Amino acid sequence: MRSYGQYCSIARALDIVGDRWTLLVVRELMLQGPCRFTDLKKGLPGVAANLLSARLKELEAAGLLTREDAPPPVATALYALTEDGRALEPVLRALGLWGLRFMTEERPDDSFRARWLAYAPAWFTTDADPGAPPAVIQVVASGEPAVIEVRDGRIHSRTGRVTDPDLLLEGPPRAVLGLLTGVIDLELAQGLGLSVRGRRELLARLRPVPRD
Amino acid sequence: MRSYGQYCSIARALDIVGDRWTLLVVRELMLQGPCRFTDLKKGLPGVAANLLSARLKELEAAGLLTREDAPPPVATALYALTEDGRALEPVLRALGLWGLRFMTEERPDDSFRARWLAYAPAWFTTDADPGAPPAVIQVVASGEPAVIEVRDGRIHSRTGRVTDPDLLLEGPPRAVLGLLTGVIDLELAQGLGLSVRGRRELLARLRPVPRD
DNA sequence: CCGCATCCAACAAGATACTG
DNA sequence: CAGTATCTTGTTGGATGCGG
Repeated sequence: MRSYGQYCSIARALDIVGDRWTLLVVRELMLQGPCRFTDLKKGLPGVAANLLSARLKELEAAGLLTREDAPPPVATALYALTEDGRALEPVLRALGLWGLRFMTEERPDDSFRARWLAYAPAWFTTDADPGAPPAVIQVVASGEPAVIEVRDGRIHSRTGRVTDPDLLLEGPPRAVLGLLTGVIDLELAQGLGLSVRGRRELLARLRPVPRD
Repeated sequence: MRSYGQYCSIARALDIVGDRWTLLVVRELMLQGPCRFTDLKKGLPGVAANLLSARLKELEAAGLLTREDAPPPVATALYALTEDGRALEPVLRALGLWGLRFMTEERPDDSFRARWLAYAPAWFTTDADPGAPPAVIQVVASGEPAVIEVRDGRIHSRTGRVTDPDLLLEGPPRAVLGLLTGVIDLELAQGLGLSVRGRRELLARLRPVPRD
């Protein structure tokens, strides 16, 4: 990208991560951890291979990620964020929190990955009842499964399944995400196609962070 | 900008503010308050008039700013952020804090405005001695003046001059900014061309916020 | 398959000139 | 002053190819 040529830390940050796709590449590496070219491509539907390749080179040159040949079991290059790259987490958090306000708008053609939903409760909610015992919520949105754990007064999340969750939420991403982030209530979520099984009072423990 | 087409709040945020120049337009409106087309253009050296015009239209359509015909004394259109637009402040803060790490690199051709320096201590430092009496620092970087006030345990800033400051810092932007944000020490800043007059012990009150 | 490199049509950005 | 019109250039997305 062409530099803005301004002595301003916002402009200099954008000189590096302001290009199209760049912050989404960082998002994928932040959410997935070190991964291969193909994993990144799967997590970035719509990106052209040459462009992803270019972005990875730029990010490596800027010192935000490293490219390393993984040991035999993988036998291919792995991309991983450096400390400077991981330091972008507050940027992604701030952007993601601000962007929540647009998640109620329906856009049927949007692609979806469970990872994109899983980070939301972890980043944008806190445990309203830290003293209560741990609990596990299984989420399935658009067929993709994720697990939300409420434990030690914190919210953790990951993709995948768990046996015997305390609560099971299944439905379209809009309903699941809206409910988990407190944007819509249970009744409305069910109206959007959400099915609920288990201890629904657990939902009250997910307290949205203040939006400022 | 073409949408990323992903149901992810980060991607949706970038659908709206991910275009080139867009976040810098928001920065100017955030730092300057409501202003005219020309004021924006002056605060965005390098932007083409047609592009600025396009961005303003897009931001208005997205509900991030309003365009209003100002009353007689100004007699021209004023652009102002809406609440959704102002809600981007945490994004700009996070980006600006992350970008500080690149501000030590010298790029002689970068343009500079006092406003771009003034927000840094206000956003990225706190008053290490909240009980101490108020103090005023006059800063002049690259000929552009700004005022930093340390008061009520907080750091405020604005462009302009004040009579009889407690401390006067004058020098190239890199020296002034580095010193104010705690990236470099006084000795190094003086090596970079900073001149200091007054109560230099005031500098100890500017405590950098943790970088995570 | 993985990790790109190459090619091309469509689009966005930058510079400059111009108008109400 | 506050933009618009036009032109040129650069970037992107998408398809395809290709060695390891």
